[in-house]
Amino acid sequence: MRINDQSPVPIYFQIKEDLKQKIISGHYKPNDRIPSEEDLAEHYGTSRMTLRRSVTELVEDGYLYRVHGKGTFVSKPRIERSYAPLTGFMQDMTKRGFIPGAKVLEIKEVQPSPKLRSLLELEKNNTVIKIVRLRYANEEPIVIQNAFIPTFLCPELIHENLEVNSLYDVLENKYKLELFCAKQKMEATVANKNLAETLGVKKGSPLLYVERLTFLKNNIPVEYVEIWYRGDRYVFEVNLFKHWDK
Amino acid sequence: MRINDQSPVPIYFQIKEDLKQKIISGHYKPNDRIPSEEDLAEHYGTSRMTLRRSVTELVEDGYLYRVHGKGTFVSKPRIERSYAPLTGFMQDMTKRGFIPGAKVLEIKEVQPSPKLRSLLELEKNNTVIKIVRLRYANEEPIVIQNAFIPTFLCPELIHENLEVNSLYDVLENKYKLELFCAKQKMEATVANKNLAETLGVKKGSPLLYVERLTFLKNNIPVEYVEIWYRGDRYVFEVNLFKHWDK
DNA sequence: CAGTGGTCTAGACCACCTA
DNA sequence: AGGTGGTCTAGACCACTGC
Repeated sequence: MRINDQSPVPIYFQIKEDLKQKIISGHYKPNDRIPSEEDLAEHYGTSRMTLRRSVTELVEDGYLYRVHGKGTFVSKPRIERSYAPLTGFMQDMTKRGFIPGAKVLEIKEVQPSPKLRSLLELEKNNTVIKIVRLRYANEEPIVIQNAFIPTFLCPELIHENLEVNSLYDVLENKYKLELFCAKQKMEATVANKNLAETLGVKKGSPLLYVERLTFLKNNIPVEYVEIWYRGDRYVFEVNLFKHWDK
Repeated sequence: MRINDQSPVPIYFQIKEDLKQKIISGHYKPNDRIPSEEDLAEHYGTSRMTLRRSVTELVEDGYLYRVHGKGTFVSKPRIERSYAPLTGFMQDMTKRGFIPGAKVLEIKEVQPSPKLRSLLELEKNNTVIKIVRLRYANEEPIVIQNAFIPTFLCPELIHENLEVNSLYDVLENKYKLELFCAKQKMEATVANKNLAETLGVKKGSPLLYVERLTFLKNNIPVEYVEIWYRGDRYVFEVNLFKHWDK
C-alpha cells in the first residue's frame, strides 16, 4: 500500500482506509495486536501524530481498541452499530429485500396548522408542502405517509416525481439538505375505515403509528411526517444503549 | 479560568470542561462564534494542537460545530443525545411521571425452548427463569412482560421480590450483571382474549408488541423478554441518526 | 488580501504493562 | 528496562471564506 502525499485525500484518511481493509479482509484478525504506532508511522512514512489520528478514528468506529502499555488490538466483529438508522422508506425496503413502490395521493402547498408551525419553527408567512403517499413493498400496500416540509427549503419540490425518486434523495441531492437526525414516537393503533380501505386491510386491523420530526445538522427541523404501517407486515428494529450522559 | 499543567487531568480535558461550562452557562450562546483556535490556544497558554483536541471533542459531543474558513460556532441546544435509553419499566415510568407497580403472575425455572436456547446462547443443561409480570402505571395495568433469564447468571433470582424491586436493579446490584445494550423489535398487534382480560381492555384493542434481547458489555446475552403494551396508554420514543457506515 | 479551520511534522516526556 | 499508548509542543503549509 502506497500513501500518496500529493493526493487531496488526507494522509490520515488513506491510512485509515488501508488499516480498515486489513481488518475487514482478515489480514488482522480479532484480538490480534497490530504493530505499534511508531512502527506503523514508519511503515507508512508519516509522523506518529498523523498515524495516531487514523488509529483513533478506527477506535471510535469500533474496529480497534487500545490498551495502555500493551498495544492496539482488533475488535471482535461488533454488533450492528446503527442505533436506528435514519432512512427513507425506499432505502429501508431495499435493505429488507423488498421492491419499493409509491403512489402519490396528494401533493400541494398548504397553510400549516399551529402545531406544525411550532414543530417546524415556521415564520408567519411560511407555507408547507404536504405530500400524502401510499407505499408498496413488492406491490403490496404497506404504509401511508403524510409528510410536511417547509416550502422555502425546497420551493420546486411540488413538481418532483416522488413516485420514482426517494424524497430523501431529492432533499439531499437537489436541495442540499443533509438530514442528520430525527425524533420519533411510535404507538399501536387500529385502522379506521379510511386507512383500512387504502391499505387493503380490515377495519380494526393493527397499525403501527409513527410521528417523526427530522432535523438537519444544526437542529433545523426540515420534515414532519405521520406514518401508518400495517402491523401484520412491518416490524421496527432498534438497538438500545445504556444511557451515557456526556 | 486557570489551567493547571501539573494536574494529572490532561490540559485538553480541563479546557474542554471550561469551554463546555461557558456554553451551558450561556456565556457563549447558540450560533455565537467562539474565538479562533489560535486565540483560544494563546488564552489558555497551550499549543493549537492541544486546544484543537478540546474543541474536536466538543464538536463530537454536539456542543460546537465548525465551518471551514469561517470559524467555530455554538450549536443550538441539542436533542436529547440518548438514542433510546436501555431502561427497565420502573425507570421508564418514573421518568414519565407515573408511579410504577408490578404483580408477579408467574416465576419459575423452566426448560428453554430451542428458540430461547439459541437466542440466549445456552449450553445443554442450562435452564432459564421465566418471569411473567403485569405492570401498572398509577395503578392502571399497562403492560405484560414475559422475561427469560439464564438461571446460571442469577441462581437465587427466583426468590427475589420483583413486585417491589426493579429486575434490572437486582441484576446490576446483586448479580453485578451490567446491562449494556439491547436489540429490540416492535410491531403493532391486537389483544387476544387472554391479553385483553389481563390488561383490562377489549379484545381487538391495539397493543404494541416488543421483543428484546439484552446484552452485557461483551455481547453476552442476559435476558430475552416479550412485552405487550396497551396501545392507548404507551408511546415509544426513539431518536434516529443518519446511518454512517464506518 | 487576512483570517479561519484542516492537515502535518519531528520531536518530547509521561504512565502503564511485561518481563 | 524496554516497549506501548497518552499527552503535548512550536512550528508549517494548505483550503476555504469574506472583504
